[in-house]
Amino acid sequence: MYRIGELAKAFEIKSDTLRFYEKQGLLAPSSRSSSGYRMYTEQDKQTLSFILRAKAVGFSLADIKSLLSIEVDKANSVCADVKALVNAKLTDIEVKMAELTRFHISLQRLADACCGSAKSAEHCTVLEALESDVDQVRHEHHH
Amino acid sequence: MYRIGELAKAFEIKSDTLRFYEKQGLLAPSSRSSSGYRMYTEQDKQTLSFILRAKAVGFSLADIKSLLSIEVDKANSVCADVKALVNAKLTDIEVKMAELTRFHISLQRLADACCGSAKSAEHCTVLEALESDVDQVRHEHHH
DNA sequence: ATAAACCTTGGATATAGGTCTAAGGTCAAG
DNA sequence: CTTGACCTTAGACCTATATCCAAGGTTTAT
Repeated sequence: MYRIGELAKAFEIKSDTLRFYEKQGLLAPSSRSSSGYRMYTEQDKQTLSFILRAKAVGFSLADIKSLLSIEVDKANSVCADVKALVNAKLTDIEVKMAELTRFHISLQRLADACCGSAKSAEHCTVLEALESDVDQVRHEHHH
Repeated sequence: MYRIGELAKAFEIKSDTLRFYEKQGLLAPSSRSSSGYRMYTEQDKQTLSFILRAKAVGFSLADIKSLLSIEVDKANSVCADVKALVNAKLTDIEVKMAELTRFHISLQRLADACCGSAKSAEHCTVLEALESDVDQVRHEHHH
């Protein structure tokens, strides 16, 4: 069992953030101590880990809540519903990854065009990388 | 040359957003009409495309500004500086992609464990997927 | 030549996601 | 048995990223 400050420290967030997540319906401590302190279990800790990882990959707290609600409602959920929700999130992730890949290619092209030495950056600009990218997009559209 | 509303419509954003980006130092129109209208060039349009793509992959406006500043300062920049900045952003992207991949694997495991039929979701919960994930992480740490 | 649809500026409002403050209760160490 | 680190609540405040509004000037279509 962890007190709020311990759990916060373990994940390098503020206690306030945990209280905020609780108010948002994302993560409530499994119990309270006799003096009213929030007491978090190992499972709560895992849920928090999930929340933070999901946030890190760009999901909103609302998205995360909907994923976690599977857990809360599991007796009332049916597999098909769960699967549909999860598959939707998987598609979101795939879209994000495709965008990241495209952006990575653009920046990589910029880095490659760049001399890397102490000469002027006259010919290594974001705009030049973008221009080639636009060309590439046009090219793709042609077939 | 595009007027603000034309450019906004082309990217499905509001004119307000373009004025906002200008105030933030991200994108100023290349010129103004005699009556003071913002006039955007093809290059401005490309810069906007860059801004929106960068935003879509999770960069903040501040991050994007630092990338664009390469362009503005290019006469005063040296390739090495540009390359270092771009490489830092490339690393950011690689980290994001690794996180997305890991998250995708977790959710995929959940979807796979899920029957997909109209039975109770008793055994397809985010937490169960997480538990296996934690095990996997522990496993990785062991070698 | 006038309405619709633009544009201008400056400032108010909104939403997400926290972060901090005030006023006070609890707990472990010296 | 007090000091300092923790905890409680309610609510104010903050940053990022827009979006909207007011009051007025300009352009385009009819």
